Amino acid sequence: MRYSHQREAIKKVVQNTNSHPTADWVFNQTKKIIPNISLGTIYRNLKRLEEEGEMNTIYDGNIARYDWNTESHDHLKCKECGDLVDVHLVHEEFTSKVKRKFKFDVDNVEMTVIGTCSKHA
Amino acid sequence: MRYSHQREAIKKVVQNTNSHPTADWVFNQTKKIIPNISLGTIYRNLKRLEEEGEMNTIYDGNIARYDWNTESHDHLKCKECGDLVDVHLVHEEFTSKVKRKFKFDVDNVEMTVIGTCSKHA
DNA sequence: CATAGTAATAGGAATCATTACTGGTTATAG
DNA sequence: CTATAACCAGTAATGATTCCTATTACTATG
Repeated sequence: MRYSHQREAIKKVVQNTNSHPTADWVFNQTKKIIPNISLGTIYRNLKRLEEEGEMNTIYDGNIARYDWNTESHDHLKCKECGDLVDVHLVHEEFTSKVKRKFKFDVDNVEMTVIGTCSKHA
Repeated sequence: MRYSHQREAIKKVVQNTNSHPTADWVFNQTKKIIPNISLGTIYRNLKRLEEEGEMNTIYDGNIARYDWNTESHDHLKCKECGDLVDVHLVHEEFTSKVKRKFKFDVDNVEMTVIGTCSKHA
């Protein structure tokens, strides 16, 4: 893959936030660096960066969010504030259990726990 | 909520499949019963049926699927055939662990295990 | 350095899922 | 039976994402 100044900017934008930004948010932030960047470029490069293993896509309802944290992890989603927090819940043990029990070869586990965070209890 | 012949039909369609249909699939099936039903009616009633606790919405990538199985359960998704299979993996014990560890009040756990099913290994 | 070939981009149109609006229809309480 | 709020069909609008095309930038080589 050839270097591109746009892709570097997009990568930096995503990696410099702890939120899980949408394509639109990334677009607006990246525009501050490259004012005439286009939304198509954002989508194309986010997809490429995911393919390269530089980030993950997670789906929050029916919109895509991007996550620079590529280690296997899960999310807590507060229904009050909408916050999405990274946590580690699923373990190796669990994966092998699924494999045994259902004869299912596990690549990845997507887990989102929905509820109320301590700030909004 | 007032009775409606359309809503009854939609409910039956969803409850008579073990797949996890999209709104569009439900639309096409329901058209066989009520040929001039409109897509808006499908969406409106699927939402209402969910609010009534008659079914659940699950998100498969960025499209919604509807699931008549309202008991807490998880999904195995085969990346080869796209099949989504119901399984029970998350237990009470897990929920209370999350509550303790993160002070997070759990409503619901959405878990999808992505991999390869036994037919496509 | 000139140039040809390839890869990437901007900008906008197109698509897909979903929601909102409008004016007509229907279930049902009184 | 009638009034009326809830419902519907049809269609327009929206929001997220992808696709298309002309243009630009990088790279290797004669």
